[in-house]
Amino acid sequence: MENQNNCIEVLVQNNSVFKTLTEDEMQLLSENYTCSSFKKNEIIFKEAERPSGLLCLQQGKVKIYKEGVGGREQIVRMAKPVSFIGYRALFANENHIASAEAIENSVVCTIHRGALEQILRQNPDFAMEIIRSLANELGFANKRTVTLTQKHIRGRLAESLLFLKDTYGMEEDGHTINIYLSREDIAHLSNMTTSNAIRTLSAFAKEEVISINGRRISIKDLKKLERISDLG
Amino acid sequence: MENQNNCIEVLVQNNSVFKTLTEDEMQLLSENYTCSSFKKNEIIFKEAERPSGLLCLQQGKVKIYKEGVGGREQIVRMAKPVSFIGYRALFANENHIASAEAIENSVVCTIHRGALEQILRQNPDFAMEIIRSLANELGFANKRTVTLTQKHIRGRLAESLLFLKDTYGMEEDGHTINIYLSREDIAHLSNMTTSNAIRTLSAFAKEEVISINGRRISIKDLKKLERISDLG
DNA sequence: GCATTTTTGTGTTGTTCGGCATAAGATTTG
DNA sequence: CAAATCTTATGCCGAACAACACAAAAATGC
Repeated sequence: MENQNNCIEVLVQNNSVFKTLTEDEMQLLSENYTCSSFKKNEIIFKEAERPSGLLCLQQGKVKIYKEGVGGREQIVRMAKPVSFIGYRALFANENHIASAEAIENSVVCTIHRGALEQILRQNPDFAMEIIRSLANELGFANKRTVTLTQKHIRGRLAESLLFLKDTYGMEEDGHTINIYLSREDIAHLSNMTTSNAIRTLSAFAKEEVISINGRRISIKDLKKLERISDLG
Repeated sequence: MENQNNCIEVLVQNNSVFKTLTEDEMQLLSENYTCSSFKKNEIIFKEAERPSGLLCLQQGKVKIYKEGVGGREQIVRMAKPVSFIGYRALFANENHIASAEAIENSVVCTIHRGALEQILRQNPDFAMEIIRSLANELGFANKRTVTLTQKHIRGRLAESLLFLKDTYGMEEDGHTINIYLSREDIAHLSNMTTSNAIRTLSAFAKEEVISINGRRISIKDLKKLERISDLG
């Protein structure tokens, strides 16, 4: 993790949340933020830590995960730029209940508490955006709870692959999912053991639903993958 | 479901969220709400419906659940008075992704969309309360995802009993959980089959961790119940 | 107050999936 | 570039739990 200077432009340009800000608020923001970069596999924050401010992922990819029974990891969210991370704890006035780790080299911008609160209080549009964002994430979490508990392994894995596709999109070739995860991370995302993630990915490849090239996963038969996911 | 007149006083007195409102806002609120009562087992709203306004549970107990694979039910939240229900969908500008059913005869107050938005925009304290509430619920949902997927049956059931105790409290005797659920609902809360809920409750009773009298469940050994929950 | 339906309770069987072992391949490090 | 470590891969076994069947008890409806 090392500091950088300027990323506020990126922040304002790319993320609709900040579109609602006035000139003055932008000025306030630009005087109250810090940018840091994290290498692949570096921890951005850990469970039980106090949130330092509003974190905004500018570049890179980040996994948000919780440690459960016996330290077993469950990924609860995957973040892409430009989006907030760790903001739940901040707004709930709690310590973090999950950890964040960079999947790729990433740039994170921290908006300091005081400035954030001031903007939040004087700009209702911005507050509404935060509300909408939390409400969306809560919907996602509830859907996830049901599918992770009820679907079988094949269904869970298929859903995870579709989720990764929707979150990070495809590469230029139009069918390779634009994120490279270890089998272990895929397992932690899908609530299964690494062995079973490997096994089931191989099965999907044999059935020509996907093709595998190391950590590159390409979707060969989207309809079939969706059917496996829906079936459970 | 039948209409009633006056419950705005209850709403304002008991719920800290509305403490932030000014006289004018109170006035606006009192001109823009409807109260309805629901009998036990009546549906308050269903998955895929459009939210009618901000619902506030005034009296009674309500379960919020999703239907998953093959119609299998998973309870995602239990609501007690005074608290909001169905507000996630409203704020996300989506249709409901869960259904709500009265566990007991209940009174629900609907605050109409327009008035809500107006108050939300002019009162930052109120907006902050909504943000905090959503952030809290999201934290709960994430914790739940991990425990429901990782804990074993005994751990899940123990956790559910502790959760019900924390949510609804005890009766005057100091050890009976103040909600009476069917074994089926307990199962749907704990992600297990009804058979296994019955079996495991019996086991807990035999071990003197709880005692059972029909749907009345009393906690006889809290420490032990917590240990079972923590162990997984 | 009797019949019907729902809820609770218990045993049996079968499937899914985790745990573990082992090994080959890939990547990192000194 | 060799050693060590991490990741991927595959097979086997056993435990956890769902599915099913059936019976008794309780609640509900006419």
